[in-house]
Amino acid sequence: MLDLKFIRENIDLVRQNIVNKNEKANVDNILVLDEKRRVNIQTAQELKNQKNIVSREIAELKKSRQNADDKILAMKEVSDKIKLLDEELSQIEKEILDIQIFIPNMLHNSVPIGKTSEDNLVVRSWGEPKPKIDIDHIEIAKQFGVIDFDRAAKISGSGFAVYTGLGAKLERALINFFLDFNTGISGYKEVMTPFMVNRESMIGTGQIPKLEEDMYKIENDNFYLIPTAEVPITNLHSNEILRPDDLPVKYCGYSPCFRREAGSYGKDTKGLLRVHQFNKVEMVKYSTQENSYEELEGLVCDVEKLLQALKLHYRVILLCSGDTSFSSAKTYDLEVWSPAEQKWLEVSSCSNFEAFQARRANIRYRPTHDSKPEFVHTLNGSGLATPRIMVAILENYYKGDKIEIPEVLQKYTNFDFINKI
RNA sequence: GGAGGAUUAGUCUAAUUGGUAAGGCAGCGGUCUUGAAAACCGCCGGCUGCAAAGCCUUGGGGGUUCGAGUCCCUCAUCCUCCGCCA
Repeated sequence: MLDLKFIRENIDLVRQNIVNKNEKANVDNILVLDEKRRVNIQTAQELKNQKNIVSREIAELKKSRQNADDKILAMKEVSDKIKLLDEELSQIEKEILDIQIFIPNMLHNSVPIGKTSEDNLVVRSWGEPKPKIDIDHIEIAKQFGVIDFDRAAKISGSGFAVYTGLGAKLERALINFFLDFNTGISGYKEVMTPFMVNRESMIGTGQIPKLEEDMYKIENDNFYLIPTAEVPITNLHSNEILRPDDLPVKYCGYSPCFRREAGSYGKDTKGLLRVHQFNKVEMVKYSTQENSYEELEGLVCDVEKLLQALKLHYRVILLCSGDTSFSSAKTYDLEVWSPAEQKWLEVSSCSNFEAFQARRANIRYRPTHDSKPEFVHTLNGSGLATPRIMVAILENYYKGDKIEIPEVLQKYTNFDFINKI
């Protein structure tokens, strides 16, 4: 969410930013409502001041057992007026919020302006592409008995996977490797959170209201299944004021991720490429305002270390304005090469949300002991999501009659190759 | 699911049984000191504002009242007990 004062003073920039992001928010009424709001607050405050003064007088009169009937009568009227104004105000503020909550975050000025993924910038790449193979991960998975898509469809539906045998062990090894690496060398604190959250949390990180259609909801109890651990981890410190010495706070946590993928039917539907439930280790940072872009670069490096350890050919992409998500100010995507599909697969998305989420979730810090609280900057990145990494491993480590296990994973799997069944 | 109790600022703890949140600790700044401690002075919930000042704040939301930390309703969380279940 953007600061109302910022919107007021930079309405043209806000409008241009909406266009740049390919969004469709309507901000026309917000300035009128804001003006009404400020007039209302001023009037109400004057009346409240009067009420407070006279109420003290009434208290004095009552203590000395004098009559205060006329003052009480007058205050009854003032109270009614205040009540009316307050009701108006909450209505106005609700209308403002309804607009404000659909306004996307401002882009950082280093983000290239562009419409589609065609306009994204390749920042760097690492490793070399493996030669093309004529078998895709679905067929490999079948031949080696590591994933059972048919039975997953039977018990749940399309867009799910059952990992079986050594495949399940490999999946578990990936999760453990990511967690150990991030909490070790990279210095993140591990958390394991609930996988269902309340509506406030979903609003806090910006999934709701804009992406509401893509979320799974538990109707009976008003919970949402998390689409990423970003939601519970970023909201961990909602309504708190953090100590500046503690920043940057760095968390990482595993969770399954649940996504309806409404509106993406027919796109990347093959096998593991787009599923309704997948495993991911997420990294979240809370930073001071000054350091957040430095922290973003560091976050990308932390993710790159994982891919390098797995010896997977990857590239780092800076998303253009039109491809940058609603809540983000700047996003880098990391993509691994698929020798079967002959294309890049997104495995991580690292974003700086600046104060956008912090303002929604009310997460602040006091820069110095005598200063007012400021909103922290929040960042997050996948480190990493497993399905496409699994695809990349099956394809890149495919040796015809066996699949090798990347060296760093072997101490987790306790086997160093998988044979055909 | 049922019964009872609790929730006050970072933390602890008060507030005439309805009269407008008092203090302790921790923390920060200062005086003093070679340095530190102690002692003393000041700051120490939030919002608007350059400031003066004003407004808001007792877990959240409503209600009664001229006036609510205090009375009523409701929700959340925690504790104790009962029931049910992994």
